[in-house]
Amino acid sequence: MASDLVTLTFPDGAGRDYSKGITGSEVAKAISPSLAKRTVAMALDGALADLSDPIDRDAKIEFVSRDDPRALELIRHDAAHVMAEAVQSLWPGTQVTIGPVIENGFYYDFFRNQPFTPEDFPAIEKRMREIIGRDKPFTKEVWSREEAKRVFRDKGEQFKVELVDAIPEDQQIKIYKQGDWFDLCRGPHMTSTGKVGNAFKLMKVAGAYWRGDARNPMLTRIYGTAFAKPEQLDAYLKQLEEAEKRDHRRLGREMDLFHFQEEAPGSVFWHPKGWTLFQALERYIRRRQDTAGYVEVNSPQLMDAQLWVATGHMQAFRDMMFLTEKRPDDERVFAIKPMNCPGHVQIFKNGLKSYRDLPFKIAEFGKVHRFEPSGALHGLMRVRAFTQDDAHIFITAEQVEKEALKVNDMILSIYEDFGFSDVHIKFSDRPEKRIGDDAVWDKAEAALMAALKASGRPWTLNKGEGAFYGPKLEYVLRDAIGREWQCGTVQVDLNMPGRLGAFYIDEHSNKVTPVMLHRAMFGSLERFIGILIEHHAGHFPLWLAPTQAVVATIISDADSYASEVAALARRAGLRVELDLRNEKINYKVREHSLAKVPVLLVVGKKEAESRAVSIRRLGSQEQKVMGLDEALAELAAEAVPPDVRRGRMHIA
RNA sequence: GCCGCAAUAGCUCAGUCGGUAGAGCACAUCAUUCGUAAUGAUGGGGUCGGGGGUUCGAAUCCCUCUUGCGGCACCA
Repeated sequence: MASDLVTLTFPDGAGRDYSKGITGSEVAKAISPSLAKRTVAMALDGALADLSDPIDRDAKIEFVSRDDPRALELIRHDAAHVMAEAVQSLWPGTQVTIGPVIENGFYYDFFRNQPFTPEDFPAIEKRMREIIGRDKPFTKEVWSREEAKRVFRDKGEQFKVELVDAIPEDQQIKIYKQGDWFDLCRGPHMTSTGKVGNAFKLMKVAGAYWRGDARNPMLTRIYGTAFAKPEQLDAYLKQLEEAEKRDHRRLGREMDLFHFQEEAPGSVFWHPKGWTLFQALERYIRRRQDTAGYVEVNSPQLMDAQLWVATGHMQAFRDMMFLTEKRPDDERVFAIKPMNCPGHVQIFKNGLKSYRDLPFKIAEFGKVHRFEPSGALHGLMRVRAFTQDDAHIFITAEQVEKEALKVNDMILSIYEDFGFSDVHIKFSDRPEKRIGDDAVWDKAEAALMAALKASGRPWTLNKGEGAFYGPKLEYVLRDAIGREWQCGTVQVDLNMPGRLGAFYIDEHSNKVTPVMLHRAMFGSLERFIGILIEHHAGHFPLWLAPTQAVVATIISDADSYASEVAALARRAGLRVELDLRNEKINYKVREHSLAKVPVLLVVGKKEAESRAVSIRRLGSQEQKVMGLDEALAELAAEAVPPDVRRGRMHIA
């Protein structure tokens, strides 16, 4: 017999029966008017729902107040609706499309002949405040498809008509009203527009394609953010300012690491200090690879484009490849390498390989060029010329899992050395556009998955995002301010070696096509440096700092001693600069602090007489006077790269 | 590539109504030898991103190209 009661379980564990169909707000009111007053939504079995929803099943119920962290997405979503109403009331004829909540706020995409500009923000914000002030309740209606389409068509909302059509047949067409204004929406919403509050701000305008497809019309997107309290909004805006201060493009200039200029869009001019950093990374990887049994190679920058026809890259990426012009004395078109793989396959093919030669692991700091779309370029993070810490591992099918696991372990330990412990892995399987038989893909995916599972790390599936020649693992690290960066990758390739005619001789004297693993750890050195700059906000650990210490004098009488200190420090392996300028010590301290030099060795009359140095660390006002030998030994020890310190160099 | 915005001294920026370019920092010279985040004085420095147009006259208005910025799309 169907009961006409539902049992609701409250957070304290108590359960109570209510008549079926009772709404959340009725339940709240029955408990206490004050609870009902401060509640903006409910969560049924953990899922947020409108307070006005009738409850027709047993469930755990929680009442969500405006200050509840879960209410944040509601505040933002409601703010998006309020913004849409504001925009439509200010500019009638503007079509609304979608307006979801995103990580730090919300946006709404509009279609209008005249795009919006940030100058429109004050007017929109003012109108939003009026709508919020009216405090109209959000009410929900369920319409039939036909009615919804007719109403939106009559209003001239073509995009909404399309959205209605896109909703699966088994789902309701829900309309949320706030006063006279209404929108097609999945919900849920809070009880009224007033709950949005005043801690909101419009942030920027941008173009965005309808439904994220470049073939569709361009809409104008307005981004905004909202919080429960003004203090939280202020804190967020301050955090944005802080993030801007650690922008690698700005620090790169301030710290004199690199620059870009018009003649070479997307290509880095590395200055001495930036190149010092670059080389420190190169040396690090070289040490790690040497101990892991790789050998380093170098392949040509320019090769006959036919090579990439054979691999399939010309077909897939021709628009993004730099190609040479034909010459009267050589009809061939050459390509500047966009990747190192084909070159490495040539090295493998040169000379007959036996199964005894496997795994054959070759690495290269390969500088590749790709014609990235102009709009994609972004400082060091997305460039047209970059250096991969690339390697290819030629193995038998049986060795895939074991070698992929080794790469996995190396990548994770490298990130740890650079201070990134929060890493997650994505498994990307076969994409729609691909080469090779499904049977081959089955094998490749299974082997890689086995390695992934053996690593014991948490992972997520990135469906259909594999390379066109094989599945891959991607390593995503989280930096000091919580942003995620995809860096390393391992890819199983059962296609390219065969396409390029690579084989080895197995124990039965048969020719066998090897499996190839593609692998990069930093991914792009340029990009990794950008990430490091932002992660450390320019305050590099001693082993990475381009200038590790500056010896600065207080009076010219200390000049010769200071020169000796600098010379001894260099002999101890430290990257040191000498500042003998006739400037006050205050001035020197300020200047080198702004340049983010980690260690200042200050010498005056006293230090010169006692063969000591006064050490000042970046970010601290403290001064520590130490004997010269002791100080240099301490700094030299601190400057040892983490892998060397661990003694990995000595492990066979 | 698409939408929007921008480009003035090495850097950050001001420049009204179209009337011939300015500040701070940096740099150079001189003085200063001063013990932990800016010593003072003096001086040099700009075809106002490139090209074209309107105008008696363009940093300023229009067109176009380049580059950058914020997104979107893309990313072997």
